[in-house]
Amino acid sequence: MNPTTAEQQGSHERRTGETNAASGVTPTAARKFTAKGLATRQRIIAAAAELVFAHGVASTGIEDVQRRAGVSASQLYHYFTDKDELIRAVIAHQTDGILAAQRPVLDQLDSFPALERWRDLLVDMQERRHCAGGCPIGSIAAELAEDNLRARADLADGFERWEAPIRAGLGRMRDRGDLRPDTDTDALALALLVALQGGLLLTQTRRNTTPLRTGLDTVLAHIRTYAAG
Amino acid sequence: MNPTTAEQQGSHERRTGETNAASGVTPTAARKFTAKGLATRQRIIAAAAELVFAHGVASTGIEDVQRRAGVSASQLYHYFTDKDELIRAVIAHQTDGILAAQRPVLDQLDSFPALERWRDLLVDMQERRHCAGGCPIGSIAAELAEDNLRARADLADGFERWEAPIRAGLGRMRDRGDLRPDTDTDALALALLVALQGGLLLTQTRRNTTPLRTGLDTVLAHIRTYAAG
DNA sequence: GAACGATTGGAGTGTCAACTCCAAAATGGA
DNA sequence: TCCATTTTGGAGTTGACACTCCAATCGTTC
Repeated sequence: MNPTTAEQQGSHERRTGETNAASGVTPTAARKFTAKGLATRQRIIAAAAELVFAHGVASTGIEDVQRRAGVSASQLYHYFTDKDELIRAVIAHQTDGILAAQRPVLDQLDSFPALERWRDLLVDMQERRHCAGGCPIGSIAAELAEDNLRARADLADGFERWEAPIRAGLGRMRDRGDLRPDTDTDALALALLVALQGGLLLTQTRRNTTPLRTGLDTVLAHIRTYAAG
Repeated sequence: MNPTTAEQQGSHERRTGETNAASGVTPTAARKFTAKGLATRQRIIAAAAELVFAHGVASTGIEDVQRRAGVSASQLYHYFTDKDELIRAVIAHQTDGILAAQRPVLDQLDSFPALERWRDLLVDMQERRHCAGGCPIGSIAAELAEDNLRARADLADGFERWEAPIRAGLGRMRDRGDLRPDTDTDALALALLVALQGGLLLTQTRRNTTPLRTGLDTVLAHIRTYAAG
């Protein structure tokens, strides 16, 4: 997992020399994979993502991923140099999934009703899965942020991709005059993401959506105090 | 780690039969340990706590703990039946540590200046450790909540022990008349803990205290809108 | 001071998981 | 059809790590 740094210590992963993946996770400009190959690659990522979501990174074995994806070891290592690269692909995949699951609401967060719909969507999602699982990237962040520099950067990017549309929506509300001109919409957007992450963690631990709902509602209520007029 | 359930699957831990630890983590009513023994036990817990804080549960090996605590394998297994029990002791230890580090402020959260002092304390703590480490129990929660029933219960308790004094402080503010009588102080207390957890996670990932500060400030600002008269 | 239990030392043991390797099959372009 | 390249199969290697075991001390009590 940590090719360059000597950060992780009690881990199982073997230390291969520097991964070539300075290029990034997605095979930039197609790295000689056929359509079939890319499909297999996607299947591996999806399987890994499910397992990581359910059990965390450390508890997800390569063999588990193989079984779930229906591929052999050589296939997996044909598409990913090591577990670390696979996990980074999972992070990107999960970020895409989060944004996709919240679209189109997420891109229209520029009214109070929309913000409430979004809150309901998030709470309902957790309700449906009985509070299991936490945040698909938040959980990974808590596990890897400290010991895996690359993963942390990817995760920070993921959070940013999540925060951006929230920020944009609140910004539009202010520009349009729904919020007072002096409203710090960037701070409010960040506060929403913070409440979301903390809410998901506590909701997962307590198996109860109250923390998520209360956290989001509190910030939403605060945003309403900036309503113009 | 998971003696009873078959939850964790890709793990390394061996499956011994049911742990006897229905008794709980702390040796209830002294389980025939001398003072010296208890000291050794504490040394093990402290060492494990540091390693878990720095690298997470899965990446913390029993041998690492041995080295750091300066004990042999037989000693460690003399005081803990397995890694799971050790980790549960770590959770309790970290919860105690959190409360101790925030006392006495935490027990006097019944005025706006006190709330601000608390916010500063939390932000300064993260600043001092350069945003490394996240929350001592929050990180563990994200890692174990899904796969370890016992740990999740302990962690929920830990969060509750944290939330209680916040709740109490805000309640006193309302009773005293600092906050309007209809203020839902329980919800606000929960929102503070949520903001704290989310803030710590994002602060850890971004290596920047802005999320923590912004999250807490937003909830504090909202609490101020309930100020009476 | 002897006996008993608590504490400690440290060399094992068995299992598991990340990763490797070689060669076979499929694929696709000419 | 032929050749190069990609894709796949699966057995094997290496090391790590949770946990065990037996015996040696230390400490306390009577």
